[in-house]
Amino acid sequence: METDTRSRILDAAEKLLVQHGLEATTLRMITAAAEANLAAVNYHFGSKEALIEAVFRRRLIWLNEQRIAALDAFEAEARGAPLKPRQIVEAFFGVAIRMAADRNGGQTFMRLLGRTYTEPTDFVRTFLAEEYAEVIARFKAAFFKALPDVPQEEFLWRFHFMMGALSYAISGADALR
Amino acid sequence: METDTRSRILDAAEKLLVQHGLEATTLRMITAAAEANLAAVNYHFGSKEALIEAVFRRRLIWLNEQRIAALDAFEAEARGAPLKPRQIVEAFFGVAIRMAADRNGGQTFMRLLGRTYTEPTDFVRTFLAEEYAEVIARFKAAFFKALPDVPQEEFLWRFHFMMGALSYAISGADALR
DNA sequence: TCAGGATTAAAACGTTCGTTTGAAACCAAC
DNA sequence: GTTGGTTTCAAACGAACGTTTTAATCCTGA
Repeated sequence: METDTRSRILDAAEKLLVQHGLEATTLRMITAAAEANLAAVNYHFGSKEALIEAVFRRRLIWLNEQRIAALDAFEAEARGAPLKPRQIVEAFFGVAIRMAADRNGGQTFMRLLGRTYTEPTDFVRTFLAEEYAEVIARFKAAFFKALPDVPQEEFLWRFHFMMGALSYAISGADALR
Repeated sequence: METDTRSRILDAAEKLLVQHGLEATTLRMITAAAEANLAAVNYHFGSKEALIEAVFRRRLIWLNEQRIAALDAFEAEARGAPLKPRQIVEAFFGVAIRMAADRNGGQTFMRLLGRTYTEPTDFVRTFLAEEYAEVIARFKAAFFKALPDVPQEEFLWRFHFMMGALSYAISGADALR
């Protein structure tokens, strides 16, 4: 590896977190895998929690920007008319699925994201809620515009089921091997 | 609580494990919730791992017996003819869904089971594999008989997706609240 | 009644965790 | 070539973990 310590730690943490979970992954495992000193985590990130946040933030921000960009593109094309539900689903999940196919870290990250969805540490839960807030608001509005007869609660459920299916499609792919 | 210490520990562990996960749940949390002494876990179960196994075993054995019984009933009714896929699915998931509706611990356990499916500790993974072996063999055979044209690998995938959907339907129910 | 196994209780054990410390090593700028 | 800020390193910190130990307490059967 020619990359700097900070990036090596992020990459190693990403891999180990999806393998062992948030609590079971120790800083000693991470720094050993990253060929860095134990103290490097606290030097570069401040704490273990801050490191985990950085691991998520690094790719999640980009992912959600892409989702909103995809939605923007569809809405610009529609010129104020409601989108087809199929387009909204594509904007949200298409980007994620394409990221999950990326063998260069994106795949690992999507598995981590899927896993975390069922395994919510307190601070990660609140952190993800913040990070998703804008995306959920945008897609909820788009859905409500496209399907005005579907109650909000029903929408949440459908959304949740799709997230679950996506999670399992991705993170379960290697659970089968 | 009038129940004995052993049962109180099992109940408390079940609740806390689904809340915090396998690694993050400490014996001190469990014994405090069960109003028992810390040493009681090692006295009654031997170790933390053995306690977790006991939590799973208590309900999982019954669950899988019910599934096989349901399959037996359908097969007896069919008199050697292949079952309808719908019946096989009903035998496997119907029992689980009914257990998930049971407000008396079954619901908690099914959430724990769903969560563990994505969060496999080494020893739980091997333990669940043993416990599921017979059930999977029976249902695989029934499916192959009912749908002889579907390849085995394809069957595993379909099974996996259904498990994922079930998991999320159950363990995600309170993630929405 | 009381002896003896079953259970509970308090305290300590060794280990491992995340974090902190202080000195060494590095490295660009003057 | 020396300075000063950045990064690495080895070592140690206190806290919390699962587990063990030893004594106290409970409870049943003779």
